Amino acid sequence: MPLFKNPEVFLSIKNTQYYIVKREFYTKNTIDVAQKILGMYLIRKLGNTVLGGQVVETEAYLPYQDKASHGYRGQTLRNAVLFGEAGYTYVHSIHRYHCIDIVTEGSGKAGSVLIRAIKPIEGITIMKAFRNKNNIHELCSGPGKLCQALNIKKELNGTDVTAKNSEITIISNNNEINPNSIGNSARIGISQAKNLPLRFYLKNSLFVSRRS
DNA sequence: CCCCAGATTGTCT
DNA sequence: GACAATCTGGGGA
Repeated sequence: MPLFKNPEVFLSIKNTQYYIVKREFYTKNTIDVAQKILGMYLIRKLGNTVLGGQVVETEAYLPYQDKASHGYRGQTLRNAVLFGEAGYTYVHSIHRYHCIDIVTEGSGKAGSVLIRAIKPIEGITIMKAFRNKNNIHELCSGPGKLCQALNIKKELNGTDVTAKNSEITIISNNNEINPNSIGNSARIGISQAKNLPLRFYLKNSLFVSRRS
């Protein structure tokens, strides 16, 4: 049975076990957000259909001192949303793909959490079509892959994930992940600050971008 | 304008 | 594990 049969169920805050995560959650320490968002659900509304899955892998990009952060050299046209309020998407392109972050901390600090992988749950058939792949483990096991599976492009940069009518939201059922089941490593694919242990993932998940 | 690096992925060895 | 494909934003001239 689908977890999210009717979009309005989880988009209505008051009467469901799943609720849209509030802005307050994101307006905090980026490393905490990167860990606590694990186990929550990234939801993409596409007309009447719903795509989404459980967040199983993230990376923290820190304010001020993080040379790997896109905000490190200051605000530009591309990264402007990073310098705004928390709880908005930062969608950017890299090579042929896109990546999606959620802005954290306070305005002007440019903290964010990169969503690196989700476990596909809803709209799997459609995600397979967007990805042109049939193997469920190849759908969302990487930042570029999941954006392709969810049809997330730069037009969705700056989306408020805390607003119920947004095309991208994050919902939770309040089940906290046991800290013991969270793995930690250096971030992947960067050339600066490559030793900082700012990648977080669910140890037992088969849907992360890399299994070690 | 031109140049180039980059938070990637798919394919091949 | 290595590497090509591919493209956009930003910095320098």
